[in-house]
Amino acid sequence: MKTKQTDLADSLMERGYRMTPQRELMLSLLGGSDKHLSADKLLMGVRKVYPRVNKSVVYRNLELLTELGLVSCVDFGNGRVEYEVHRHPHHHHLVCRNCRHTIMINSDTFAELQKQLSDHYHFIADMDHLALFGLCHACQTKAQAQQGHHPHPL
Amino acid sequence: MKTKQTDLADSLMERGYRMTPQRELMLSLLGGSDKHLSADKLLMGVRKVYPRVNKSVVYRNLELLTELGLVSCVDFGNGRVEYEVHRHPHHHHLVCRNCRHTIMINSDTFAELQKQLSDHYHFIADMDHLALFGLCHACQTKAQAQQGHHPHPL
DNA sequence: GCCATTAATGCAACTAGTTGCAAAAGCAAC
DNA sequence: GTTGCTTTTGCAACTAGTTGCATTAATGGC
Ligand SMILES: [Mn+2]
Ligand SMILES: [Mn+2]
Ligand SMILES: [Zn+2]
Ligand SMILES: [Zn+2]
Repeated sequence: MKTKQTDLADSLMERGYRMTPQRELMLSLLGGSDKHLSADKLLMGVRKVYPRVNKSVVYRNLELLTELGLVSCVDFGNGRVEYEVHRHPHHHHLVCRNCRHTIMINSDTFAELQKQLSDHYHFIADMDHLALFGLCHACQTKAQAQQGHHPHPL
Repeated sequence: MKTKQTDLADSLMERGYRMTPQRELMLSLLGGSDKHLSADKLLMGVRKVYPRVNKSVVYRNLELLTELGLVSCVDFGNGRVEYEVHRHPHHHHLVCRNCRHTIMINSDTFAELQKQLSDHYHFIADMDHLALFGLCHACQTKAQAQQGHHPHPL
């Protein structure tokens, strides 16, 4: 089921927000992309149609759309936050801190943790779109092979 | 067991790094604090002793100490990253996105997830010091009470 | 203690993101 | 379509954090 533009406009209006050309275009660009988009890339895309749009508008609208659950963001540690439309089912990303390789995973893996946090701490964790850092399989192997070279491994 | 200053110096030297007065003071300030410290607070602390120290030094040393596993950082979404010395056992933080209340939790809660990621994806996730966002118990109750006011809840 | 090597520092210029405010524009009522 | 109210925008100034580069200083060998 595809979310139509008018649904999104309604979703904003119902909450007292307005559908502006800038917002409509941002949602369209995000919805039409199969990759994450940075605020800067999005701004460049928006400016192809409306050249005078300011970056503060892009940032403020991304914040709003994220609050409303229409968009989700993630920080891969590359110096800029990345955004995408919030589709179902949710997914997360595993990021290798050594080679930067990423693995996309289904959010089901987090269900048990979510339950534990709810049971033990009465806390409902947002597990919509996380980035977890660590070592991928290839880099674990590399690290093991290198162990002999370090006189005092941690 | 308390980590002594000389141990930290050794830990740097073994890897080809040098123990400088700036680093020594940063580690001492971090080690002497029972709270998280921002880069800015740390810079102010360092400047009480060495007034000409530049912020780039603080940021670069925090990056190095984090890479070496001596310090860990966390982003609570307050516009500045917070740092603390890396003590055992590890802990994480649950942050309410509504009231900003935080709960500190033991990292054991994450052991099962870690195993699943390792088994299914051969990925060793760094679960040293995470911040998870969500809704605390009080804010869940508040949100439920408000449901009647929203004609179209999400 | 002195020298050579190389890591670390201070500085200035930069990028990503935020904020206050006046002007513009969306929406509802008429 | 006009009016009025409120949200949103564009802009400029700001904060947090990063980077390149010339200078300084920590370390090891003598
Ligand atoms: Mn994603
Ligand atoms: Mn902590
Ligand atoms: Zn890797
Ligand atoms: Zn709360």
